[in-house]
Amino acid sequence: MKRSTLKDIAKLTGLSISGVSRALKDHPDIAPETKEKVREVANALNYHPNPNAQHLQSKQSKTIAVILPEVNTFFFPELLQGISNVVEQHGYFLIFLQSDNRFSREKELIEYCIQMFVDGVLISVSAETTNLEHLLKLQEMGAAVVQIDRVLSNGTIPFLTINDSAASMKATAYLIDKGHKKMVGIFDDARLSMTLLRIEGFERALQLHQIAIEEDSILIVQDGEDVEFKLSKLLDENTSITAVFTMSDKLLVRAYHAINQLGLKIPDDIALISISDGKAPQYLFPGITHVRHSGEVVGIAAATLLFKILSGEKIPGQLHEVETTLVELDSV
Amino acid sequence: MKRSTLKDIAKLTGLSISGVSRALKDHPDIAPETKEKVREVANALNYHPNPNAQHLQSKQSKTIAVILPEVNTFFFPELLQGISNVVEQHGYFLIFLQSDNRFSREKELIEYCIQMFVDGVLISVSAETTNLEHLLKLQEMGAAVVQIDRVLSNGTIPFLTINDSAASMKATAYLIDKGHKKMVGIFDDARLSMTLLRIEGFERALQLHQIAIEEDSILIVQDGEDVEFKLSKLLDENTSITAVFTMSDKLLVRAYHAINQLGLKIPDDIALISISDGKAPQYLFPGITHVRHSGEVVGIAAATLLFKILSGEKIPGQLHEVETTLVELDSV
DNA sequence: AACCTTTGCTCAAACGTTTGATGTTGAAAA
DNA sequence: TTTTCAACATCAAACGTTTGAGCAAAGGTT
Repeated sequence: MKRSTLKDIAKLTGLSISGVSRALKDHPDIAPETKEKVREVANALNYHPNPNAQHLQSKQSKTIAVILPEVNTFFFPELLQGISNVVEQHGYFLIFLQSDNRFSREKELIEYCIQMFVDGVLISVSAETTNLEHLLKLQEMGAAVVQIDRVLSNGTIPFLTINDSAASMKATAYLIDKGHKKMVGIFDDARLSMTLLRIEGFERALQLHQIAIEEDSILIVQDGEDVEFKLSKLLDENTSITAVFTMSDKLLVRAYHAINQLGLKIPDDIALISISDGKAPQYLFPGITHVRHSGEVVGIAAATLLFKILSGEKIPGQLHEVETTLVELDSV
Repeated sequence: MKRSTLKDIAKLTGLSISGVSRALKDHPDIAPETKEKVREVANALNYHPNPNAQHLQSKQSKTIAVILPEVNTFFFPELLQGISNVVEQHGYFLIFLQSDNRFSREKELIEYCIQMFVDGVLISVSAETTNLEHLLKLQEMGAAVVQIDRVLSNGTIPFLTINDSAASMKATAYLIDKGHKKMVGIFDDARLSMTLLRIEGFERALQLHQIAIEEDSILIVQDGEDVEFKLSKLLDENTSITAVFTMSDKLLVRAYHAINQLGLKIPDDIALISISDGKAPQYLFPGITHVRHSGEVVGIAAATLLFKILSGEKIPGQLHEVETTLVELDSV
């Protein structure tokens, strides 16, 4: 089946191409009956306007790109879902790109976006990214840019995350509140500002409640394997520890494993709490109490912010925060 | 920064627009030094061809769409990852759409794809979808279409899944092999052919080993909550059951919960096995033995199949299968 | 010297749409 | 009867690129 164009409709209706165009756009210059006829023919021909031609005219692509380090993680699928909804709601297209956590790839993708004339980009930077020049270039080319979740600040690109430090504090304070005196916090890749903020929140909660921060209060791990090894060792040696805090889902499941492996019971022998998107905590048994960091909410907020920028609103290149909530399940 | 066009380069170099176009495309008609100069100027102006203009010419969009019921599930993120890689490798764009498991939305999205001139569509149909006319229309418009994971057959649209019945059999046979005589299989939404096939595999394994299929051998549930309720009841009443098989990750985590809730120990009191993408089994403790259904592998295979179609290869509208492997962890 | 080839480029049309300017009616107002 | 003005429609240019056809000049062959 060949695709029909305005020309085809024009031929069949005896109108001119521009007449048809206006009729389909409900332009007041066109007589109602004419419009009706045009619409009928258009329908019969299964007409769809060619978006390339339209965008060529209007100089925009009606496209938003999302760049994530990987989708195969706890938080990102939800994030993508939230973004996708808002974007479709605005009648835009979503193109989805993965940087595989590599800076070089991230730069390529940005070039790609520039070529594609994307109107906006939502990006969670790779772990390797340390400067934002590529994003600035994108901005200069007229695209709206918003950073999400993992962010770097340079004062000109708005970014949106949860209040990491507050989330961390909330979780830690809850443990203390429940009577725990000696606990360990497990943290991820220290290259990310997210990690530093979450460590800060953890420490601040301890200080606030006059609990000494010892050498083994904070465990920084490189990859998942590390958690099991280091935590097992720590819990074995230091039996006074009664609670574990993990900064992410990835670490949570590892800690869960380690604890079970040692034959410890949650929450009787040891309490476990995490910052989480809320999925893993439900899967595990017992349900893990967590500070909920909803990917969907962040996605919606980020996309909404982006469309504000697109509509011409001036948005400062600063932090825009999303709320977190404590979800009490059965692990503390 | 304004975006530069061929015209701008033409003005600066004194060449004609077509000359510039050919120079940038390394056309033999253009003198080497001229090409060099054009490239320099293009670089200086930060020139990128306008893809809308290009696609308007070439009548294609270099775009593949993926339509999934939801991404927020175990299998789909991995699937998306696999697809995304192949698509980018071919220099195509990926647009990502969600049907929210609604047939009406799915039809809208297909219309959308038609409008967008997408070259190909990878789709996992919604639970509500019972006919494929919308996909046929898409095919007629010249797009390549491949179904993934959840599929419906009509003989003209190729589809790609694991061999569901074989996977189910593999898991069940493993249980039997390990000495289990009385087991229950838990299955999902019976509207999907996937479910029927997996039930069939389960039953076939039992028959093959002369194990009677009783009324309570098969548990069909509507949603997650159901699993916990029904399974608890069943295990409570029927203590001769020594193993549970679940057809998906979603059911697996529910069953895991129910079993733990009852105070039963895996694998000592009861064995648990599942068809799974391999993530949840690692999170849980002990690790759950499963038949691995890799989203990434399926994604790669599906996208590869799609590009074969795009390159003109004739692909029958039938099943194309992907291998599954049994991963032995500690739950049986 | 007349002819052919090659080299290196330009012209112009085409892709499908949008839109400001312009043209043609017919009917109402002067 | 002439003017005026809606109402409805057409014309033509423009968006940025690609591409077949055409053309001038330089060099090579008889």
